[in-house]
Amino acid sequence: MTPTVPSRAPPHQNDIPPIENVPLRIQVADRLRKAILSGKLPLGSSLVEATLADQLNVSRAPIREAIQILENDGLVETIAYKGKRVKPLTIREVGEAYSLREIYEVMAVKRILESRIPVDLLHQHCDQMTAAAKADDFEALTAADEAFHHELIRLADHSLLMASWKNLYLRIHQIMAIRNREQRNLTQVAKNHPPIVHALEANDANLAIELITDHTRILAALDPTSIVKEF
Amino acid sequence: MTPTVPSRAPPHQNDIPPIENVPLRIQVADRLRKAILSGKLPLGSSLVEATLADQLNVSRAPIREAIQILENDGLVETIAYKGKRVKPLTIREVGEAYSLREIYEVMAVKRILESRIPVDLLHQHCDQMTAAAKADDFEALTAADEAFHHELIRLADHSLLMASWKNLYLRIHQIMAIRNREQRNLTQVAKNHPPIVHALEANDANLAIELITDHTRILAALDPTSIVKEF
DNA sequence: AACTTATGTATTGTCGACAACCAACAGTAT
DNA sequence: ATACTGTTGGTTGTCGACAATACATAAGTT
Repeated sequence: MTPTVPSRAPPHQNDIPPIENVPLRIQVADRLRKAILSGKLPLGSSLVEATLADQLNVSRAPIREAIQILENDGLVETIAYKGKRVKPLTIREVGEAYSLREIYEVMAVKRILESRIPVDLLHQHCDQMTAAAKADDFEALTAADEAFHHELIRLADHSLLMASWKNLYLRIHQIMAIRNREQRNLTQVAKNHPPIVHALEANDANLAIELITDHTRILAALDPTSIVKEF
Repeated sequence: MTPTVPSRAPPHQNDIPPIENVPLRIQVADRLRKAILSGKLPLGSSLVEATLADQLNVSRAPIREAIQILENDGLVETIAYKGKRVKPLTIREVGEAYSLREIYEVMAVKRILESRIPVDLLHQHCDQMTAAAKADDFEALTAADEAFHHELIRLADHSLLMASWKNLYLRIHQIMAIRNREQRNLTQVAKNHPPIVHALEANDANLAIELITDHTRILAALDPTSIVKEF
């Protein structure tokens, strides 16, 4: 009876340990980030520590740390002794964000082609996009789009690239949330992705890079003026 | 009238109104960053808030915030309720850092060529490198090298790229400080740069990109094992 | 009226103390 | 000996109060 059960006795076997103890600053940061990305906190809104602390029923310390996290995300800026606010976007920054995204994704494509890793996982996201486009579901399409590109970067197997891309994508996300939705042709967006997957599978480097570049540039070319306001 | 002047004298008058108005967290962060980059705080060193607060004669709050800044710089990592330490480097991360640097610098070169902006400013850094190499001054060469690449990125006129490059270069700097100095041929490093400037001035895109790529890859190819230790 | 000087107000910056938490150790019963 | 169970030491997490700062505004002066 093999009493010698491997008995992998890790330091502690909590059968019911999944209750994670998330620090307040993380919870607050997540909440604020969501509020900013959803537009609930518009660009330029001022964030007052005391007010937020009162609203969220915590002290100012975790609020401060949460805001610092968002500052590192590039979503908030602080002016010493004056105030903190949701960082406004300039037209220039929008363009810059997309041009950086382009080189990240091109790098990912190159690495994927070199490593010859299979890219099957991308198909399902394409399918989801197609379905979302058919249903005219903007939210679902956006989510599937992000999942596709996230998976693309993940396949590149490069942790620093992933970290940089994630950080950048926060702004892209913000930009897309603000843009007038009518500007995007949902069907077109969905149709853009499968050729990329096919080029990867065919190991056609030139085509894959060209497609991913075009894809990014099309998004960048959308009218950015709707994003910028006066501050 | 109202001789009832509140009398409330100003809370306090500093007869020595110093000009420095820098928040403590910034001073602390700068100091710690310097200590880490110089190797005074080796990889894996644990950072205890209370200890640092005691040593630097400030409370834990600014220490915490400073450490958070360094965490965003990627120099420190926190393990909840356990401790904070200088983030160790893996061989893999070293390679990743250089490969990212490559695409940043290639992007900068491309933008400079497209904008046809003059690159005269790069010459002086080349001269400084040559002089430093001749004098066998490692510190000066490193500084001039950083100044050269910083200027290159600046000429690309892309604020997000600059921010990303700066953040990445912190790690590069760390890596270079740790590497055995004998591994670098000072004269060779100095000689690598002028051709890049010439290619830019000649508007030779292919050559410029090839040179900057090679330059980065040579650095990346140095033996990384000297960096990694056990943790 | 124009200019300078106080002073009030809103906000961030810093502090010291206490609570929560984890890891390792010691002690006890089996 | 082995497994379980306090307990303790060290570290981060959170809190409420006070100090410092900048800006706007009112008061006073010429």
